[in-house]
Amino acid sequence: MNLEQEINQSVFKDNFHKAHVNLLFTAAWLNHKVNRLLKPYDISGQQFNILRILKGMGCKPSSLKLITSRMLDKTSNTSRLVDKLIDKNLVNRTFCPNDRRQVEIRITDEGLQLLHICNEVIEHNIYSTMNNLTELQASHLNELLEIVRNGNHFSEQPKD
Amino acid sequence: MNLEQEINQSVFKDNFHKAHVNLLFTAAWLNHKVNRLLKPYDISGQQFNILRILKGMGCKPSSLKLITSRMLDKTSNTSRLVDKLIDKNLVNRTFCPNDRRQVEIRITDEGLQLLHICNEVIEHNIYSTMNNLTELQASHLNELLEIVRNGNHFSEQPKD
DNA sequence: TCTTTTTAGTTGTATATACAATTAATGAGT
DNA sequence: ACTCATTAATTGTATATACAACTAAAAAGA
Repeated sequence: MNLEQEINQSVFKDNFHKAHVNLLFTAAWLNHKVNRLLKPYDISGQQFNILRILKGMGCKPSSLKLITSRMLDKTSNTSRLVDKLIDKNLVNRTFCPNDRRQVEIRITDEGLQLLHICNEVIEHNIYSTMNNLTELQASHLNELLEIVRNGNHFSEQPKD
Repeated sequence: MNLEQEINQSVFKDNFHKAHVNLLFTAAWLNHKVNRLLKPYDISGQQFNILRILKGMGCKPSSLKLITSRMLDKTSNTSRLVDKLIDKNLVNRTFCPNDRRQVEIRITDEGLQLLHICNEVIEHNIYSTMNNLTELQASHLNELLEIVRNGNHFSEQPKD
């Protein structure tokens, strides 16, 4: 189905308007897909994202600040998301000896195990979706998205 | 700032992985921007979207079903979003005489007024963001997004 | 007509999110 | 050392969202 059918709208004002709507719609569609795939494993997309970030740190612990800086939605409620993961025994939290304001968050073996399973599911499904694009198209898409956020001029500062 | 800096990640596995993250990040960035612009007018992006849909109907009333079908996030809680708009006197709801299951929702004058103001703000800010793209780039972006959702073959059925 | 199925909308519940206020520890300036 | 500003994390609150259960009306089928 094309965008017009998906949201039951016959026509857009122009390609810029359509691109805006298309971008939001496609992202929502992907997000929904990820969340649905993760549902059976009882974690949300955001929680999955945190597990991936923690794994990316290897054996080094992460502070909440670090995790937040790497997340797509910087929501200031990383704290509570981590609480959920602790409840499920997927990560653990200790206090940092050097800076007692900070916490040290680490993924547990159980967390690694679950992450491994979820990664397979996600990669299989989402990557095959992104693979509708050719390599060239994917890289072109990346360029266009960065232009949206930063403008077309490399020298220009980001608008936000 | 480029994507790598934004989410503090040095490298992606490949362009497909990056395109996925980039898509979600850019959409979240746009959404956040819209919500922040609408904040002073005390409506959310979703509520704004509903007002636009209602205006698009002209003087014809809309059912909840119709509104939902036109929304980007088909969340099944259109009912409660409309409740909020009614509280703020931006829309009104009557029962449909022909089909007593349905409701008829119409935008009020007050709603039209607010929508007009918000539209100016959004168009000025968001359109100028999308205008970082050239017309050709915008249409190319639209093509690529549709390929992500539907695959590259016109004859193929959508994968979801 | 009577039963069954479908449709439109609402409500319940758990979770997620935005944003601001708060707490506690650290760092800087004097 | 003492005050003030900054930083890291947590908590409160209102709103938003996902998903399922529920109610009531209409449509379909016998």
